[in-house]
Amino acid sequence: MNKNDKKEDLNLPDLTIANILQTGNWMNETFSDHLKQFALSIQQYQVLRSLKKLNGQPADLQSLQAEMVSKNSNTTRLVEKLRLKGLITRFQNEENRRKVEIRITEQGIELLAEIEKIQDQFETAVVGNLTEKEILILNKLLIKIRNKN
Amino acid sequence: MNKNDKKEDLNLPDLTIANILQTGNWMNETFSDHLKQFALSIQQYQVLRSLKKLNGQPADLQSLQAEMVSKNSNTTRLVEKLRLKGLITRFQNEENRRKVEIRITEQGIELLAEIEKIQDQFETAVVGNLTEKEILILNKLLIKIRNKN
DNA sequence: AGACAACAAATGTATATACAAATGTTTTAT
DNA sequence: ATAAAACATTTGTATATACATTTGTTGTCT
Repeated sequence: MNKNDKKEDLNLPDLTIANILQTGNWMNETFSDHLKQFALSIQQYQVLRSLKKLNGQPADLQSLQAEMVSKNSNTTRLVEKLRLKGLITRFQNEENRRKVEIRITEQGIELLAEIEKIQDQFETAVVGNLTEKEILILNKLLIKIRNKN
Repeated sequence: MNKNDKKEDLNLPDLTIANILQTGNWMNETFSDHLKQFALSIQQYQVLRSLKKLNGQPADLQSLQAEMVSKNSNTTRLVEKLRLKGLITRFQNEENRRKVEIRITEQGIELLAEIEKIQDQFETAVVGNLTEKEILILNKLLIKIRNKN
């Protein structure tokens, strides 16, 4: 017998919320585990990728924060940790000294490249049991939920 | 111009993982905010619901942990917080004194009832922009991802 | 019975996160 | 020019979480 057969679990929106929470959390754990071999957290990885996309242009803390999965974290301390690892640089912006200029280093770019090498096999392991069509639908629905709210 | 037009974002599995992460996280924040008026965290809410479903039967820490969204949290301390709020009771199991018997109190049941009263409107606000059919598909796909892995 | 493994929960500790308040800087208004 | 407001980041603090270790209890083997 499946536990979903119980009456109170048949409320569809309720189930959906729980389902998104569970799958989201499961994905978090799975992806964190995957990044652990590189000693990176998800947030740190996200910051590195954002910086790489800028192609040498600097980012400030606000723009980084906006791109992270969880927007409430303490970006100052996170960036400082990346700096200590030598993956980014951090200077005060001389035009507006309230701001800070953050750039990825060569070492950071190399780390990302190394991660990308085994990223494909991780990704297909995670969503490889869905067809291309299912993946498209899933993405559409997930975006639809967030955007309308 | 949409940022997804960039070439590196068109990797479909990659997008899906990011999408699940983001939507899961967004749901977490949204639901946490919703529960904040009742001074409950998601995990605490989940524990209360699990206990209520047992209809007076006790749960031990292990079974509670298995039902929580994040399975790695420290259930001992979480349960103690619920106990201090008077929402649950906690006794040593006399048959097996390694185990602990956790039950929801009347006060806990009342709090859940109060939450349920406004739960429907929250849920339709969150997933109300999806059709019934879309909700079914979404649930199926989310489950499929987790189960295969 | 006594020693040892297995079990369930609790504790210690280091790290992460949320939230509020403080700091340093620039802009605006008078 | 000065004071006040707005801005960007930093710091403080309380709480949460992950992970490893410890404690107390039960089961097993000799």
